[in-house]
Amino acid sequence: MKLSDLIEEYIKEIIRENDEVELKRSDLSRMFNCVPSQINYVISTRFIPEMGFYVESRRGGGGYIKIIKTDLSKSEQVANIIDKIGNKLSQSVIDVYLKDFISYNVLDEKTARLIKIAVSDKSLDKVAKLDRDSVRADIFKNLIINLID
Amino acid sequence: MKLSDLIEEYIKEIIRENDEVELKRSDLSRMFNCVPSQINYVISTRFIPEMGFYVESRRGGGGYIKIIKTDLSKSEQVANIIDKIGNKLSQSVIDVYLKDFISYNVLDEKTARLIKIAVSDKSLDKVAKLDRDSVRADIFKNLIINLID
DNA sequence: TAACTTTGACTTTCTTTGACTATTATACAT
DNA sequence: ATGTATAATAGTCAAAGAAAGTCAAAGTTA
Repeated sequence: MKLSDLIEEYIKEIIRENDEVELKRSDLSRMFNCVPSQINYVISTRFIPEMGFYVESRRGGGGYIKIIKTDLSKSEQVANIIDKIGNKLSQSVIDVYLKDFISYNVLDEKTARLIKIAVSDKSLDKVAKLDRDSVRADIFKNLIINLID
Repeated sequence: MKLSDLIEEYIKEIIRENDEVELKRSDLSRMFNCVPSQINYVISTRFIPEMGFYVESRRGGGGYIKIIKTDLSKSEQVANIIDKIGNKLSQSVIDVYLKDFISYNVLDEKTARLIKIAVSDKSLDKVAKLDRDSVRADIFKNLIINLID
């Protein structure tokens, strides 16, 4: 078994019990006897939003990496949509999604509005036009994953 | 937990009850077993004027540091912040804002979490690093203008 | 060979520490 | 009362420390 798989297993085991882990990258790398950046590798290949994980971290003294697992049953409702979402999304396509989500009670209107604002052209004004749809998709995915509570 | 976080918590706890604290820097540093200037660090990174904290102090015998939470209405707070936010915002400064919004009931936790996600480096991965803080600021401003009533 | 893993040098971010500076109050001498 | 020294505070700033992130080269495996 590959090291990365072991590390993945280990983290998932903890998440299975708590829905959330706060890790110290350095502890983990010591524990598994690997370079610290291997932890980043594992996280970036296995704990991605498409799989229902949200990751946040902080550097500096007392830094950490936090991985949060969103509820699977509900996230499966959106899973196929997320799945079909490519890596680009226009405003109008997002509107369609949002309407759908509302009508299936996956999210409420206020939240939909928040998402709409967050990914609007107005918010993304400074992002080069060519990149906008992919930034939009990233924000959208991360948000959707986390909404499902 | 980081020392700075503990100190922040301690101070905020008192303010929550009184809207105002008068501290002795030297007492605090003794209490938390740190150098005095750490107190300045905490204050300057966590009790920022944009959030409605007003800090005043005095040196010399009987010196003190007084932190006052001005009681602004939601809309005043928002206006205040929008006004003072430059056109760039780091993740960590946003964290400070959000924490305070929550503790003063300007936002609920869920909304704050979503905002945090929307402006996280994860979501903005595709935005050139140099531009991230300004895109972040745009999204953040748009969201709070539109979400707070 | 193409995709995936492992490694390590280098970067960035945030925190802690300490040496030095500035201000204020108080006691003391005139 | 007036000025002066001293002690008691707080402020500043830069260096050191403590994490985590990035990226590309080297190694493995299907």
